[in-house]
Amino acid sequence: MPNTQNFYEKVLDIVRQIPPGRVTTYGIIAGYIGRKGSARMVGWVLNKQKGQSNIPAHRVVNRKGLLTGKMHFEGINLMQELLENEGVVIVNNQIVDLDRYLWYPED
DNA sequence: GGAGTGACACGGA
DNA sequence: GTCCGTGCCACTC
Repeated sequence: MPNTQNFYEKVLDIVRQIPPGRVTTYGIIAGYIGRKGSARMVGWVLNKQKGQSNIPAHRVVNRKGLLTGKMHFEGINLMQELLENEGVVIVNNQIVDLDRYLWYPED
């Protein structure tokens, strides 16, 4: 019954596996776990883990490639800086050519 | 125990 | 292509 724990660890595990220069979306992660309609849970997990574990949450964005979580980081530009440092082009808090950087857990 | 909240996604206009 | 409303699950008060 502790599927929640599994879901919880699963999200962290996937986010942790995201290679540099690549990004993924909440929906992809949620769908890979089995909570396709519950993309919000992915963000919720990160919200709880942010600051507790070394999770590259900056590599997780919404379906539009918008850095929705940047407001939860220390600096308003920290998230963008990290992604740009990895080679990801960002304009107006949004990733350009998201499909080009998009990464899937199966990889 | 019930209601509100949240780092989103999808369908329709 | 973007914007609005609805649904989703788990946590907190």
